[in-house]
Amino acid sequence: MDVSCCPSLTEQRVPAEAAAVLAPAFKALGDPVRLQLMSMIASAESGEICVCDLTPAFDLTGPTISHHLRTLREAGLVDAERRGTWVYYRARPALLGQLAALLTVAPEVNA
Amino acid sequence: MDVSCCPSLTEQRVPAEAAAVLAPAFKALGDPVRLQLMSMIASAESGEICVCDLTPAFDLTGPTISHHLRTLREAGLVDAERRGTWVYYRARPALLGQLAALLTVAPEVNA
DNA sequence: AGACTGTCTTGACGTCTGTCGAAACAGACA
DNA sequence: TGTCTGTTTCGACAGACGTCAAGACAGTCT
Repeated sequence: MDVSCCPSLTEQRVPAEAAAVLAPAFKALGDPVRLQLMSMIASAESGEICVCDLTPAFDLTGPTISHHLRTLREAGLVDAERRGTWVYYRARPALLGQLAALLTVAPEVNA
Repeated sequence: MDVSCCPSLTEQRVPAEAAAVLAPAFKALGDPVRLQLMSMIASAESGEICVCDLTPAFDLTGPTISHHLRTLREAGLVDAERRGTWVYYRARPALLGQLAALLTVAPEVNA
């Protein structure tokens, strides 16, 4: 399912099918906790981060963090992998880049 | 309130205050109808578009479209202005650009 | 094997969201 | 001034969402 990846929001109307695919990703980012989780995962130096490093960063219970992580996972924004005792999360740059491209205000279009 | 505007998600963790400001904007974009509305507004040739052109593009009642437009307005993504009989909506590129910057996957960082 | 730790799933609860119909408001035209 | 069209607000309803406590599952260590 390859939604049109490149044109910016400001260039042409987003087709309904693309909107249906992309909107859930924006929605997943639409919670302050998930936005921070996403950035913690995406900015992890080793490319991945342990849930055990994520959970204590918030005043929320483990299950709640787990729930948010699942939302991010289902939106296609992150990937999870269990390795021994801990579960590691990694960002999926592709979709992130697609969202960014969509939002990018035409770089050279005020000409 | 000027949230840190430039660093990407992938560069450093989004601070809680920034997340609190930015997440509502993502949330506003997190509905297929609003995403399409946003793109129709942002891609309007004259820079603005009449509600009367927006409403018939969806299988939804006027009040529902109005509700979504209000959400976009309250998120700071669009501006409305009444001129005579019709109301015109215009995009606010600043916030859009901020969101794009946040999402942009480090352009030259695979070096 | 048994106990322990870390993570996820389930079930529940109150709140928010998307939608509509009906009504209110703003401006134009006769 | 009165009526008509376009837009928003109000009230209501079903469904989704964020959160937690309790329980289930996975893996490790003794």
